[in-house]
Amino acid sequence: MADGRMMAPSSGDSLLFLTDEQLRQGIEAMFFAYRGFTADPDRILADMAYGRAHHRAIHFINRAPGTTVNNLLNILGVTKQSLNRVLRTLIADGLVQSKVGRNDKRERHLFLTDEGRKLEQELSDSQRARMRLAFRTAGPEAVAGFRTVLEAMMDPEMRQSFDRLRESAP
Amino acid sequence: MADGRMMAPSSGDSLLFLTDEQLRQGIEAMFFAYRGFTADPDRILADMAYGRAHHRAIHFINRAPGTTVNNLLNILGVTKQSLNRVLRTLIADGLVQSKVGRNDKRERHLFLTDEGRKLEQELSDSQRARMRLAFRTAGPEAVAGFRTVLEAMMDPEMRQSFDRLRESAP
DNA sequence: ATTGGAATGTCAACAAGGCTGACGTAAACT
DNA sequence: AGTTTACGTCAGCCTTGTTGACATTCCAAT
Repeated sequence: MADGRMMAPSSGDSLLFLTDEQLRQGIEAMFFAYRGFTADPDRILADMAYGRAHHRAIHFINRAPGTTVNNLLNILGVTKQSLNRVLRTLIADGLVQSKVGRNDKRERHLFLTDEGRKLEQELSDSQRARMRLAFRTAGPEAVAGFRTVLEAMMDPEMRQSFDRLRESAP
Repeated sequence: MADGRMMAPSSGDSLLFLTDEQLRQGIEAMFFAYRGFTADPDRILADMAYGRAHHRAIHFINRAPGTTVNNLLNILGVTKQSLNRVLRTLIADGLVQSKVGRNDKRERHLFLTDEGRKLEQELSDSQRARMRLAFRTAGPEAVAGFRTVLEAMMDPEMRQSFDRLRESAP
């Protein structure tokens, strides 16, 4: 992914995209777009007693069923106390199931229940709808660029998590 | 901006970038990248008694000096009580100056003090550094695509704010 | 000139969701 | 047997969002 990338063509007007002003616009675009990105699931969750943290947990449990608590912790980048509070309510409400590990009984493997999958669908449908519209509007080349820049913006450990998830479900 | 956009070339393998899996990867990329995006300023602010909300206020006051509280409210998308708490500490700490409007004395116009500008510099330097590296790594075409997709992902009102800011400082 | 509404500020109370620190239990490793 | 690992939990704190109520100041329209 990081190999075949071309450098800027370095002619006269080149590197214009690295102007402070251009960078600032990138920063602001990121800020405003992220608001849109989370707006639809937020609206759905506002009605229930859930928030963005529940959404994230549900998303990644769905994405990697059977993941352990520790693994989820690393992906989400929060403390176990923070995650535990969220998981406790999700398990109590029957959206997530926690199974003791077979090989290592200290581990808990997390799965969505049918009801949990239902909510996940609802949330990701709305988020994908916006993403789909944005992607369609922008076109395939823009989408490729979007992905390239976002990957370059991640911290290395996050990029590892990202890549690992991508490998697990191609 | 939204006029001359081409549709996907609609040949055989086309629209592959609109797969649910592709969209999900876009969603996750957005999640991980945003963490990186905020990581550096967060580290700086953690030492002081400030948080992300202070950063946002400082950023947009610097970007549009003399802006009114109401205007800032719309850009940030929070309640006046929430913003006011942040502004109060910034004003008390001498980073922001609030001037009563000349024409309309109900309005307060917000400016950064020298000290405020200093912090703004520090914060945006670190954030721009990451953005610059990402942009340089990805190349100009990717950056253009990045911007295009982000704009398409914003809510219409946010895009208005975004465009208005862009016009004010080209 | 008085009144209505807009812009702003402030107080209070509350919730989500981060954090740290401390402690406990069970399982696994050495 | 002792240590480490994985997980859960309790308690307390912070930031940052929310709503509701109320005061002030000023513009504008009747």
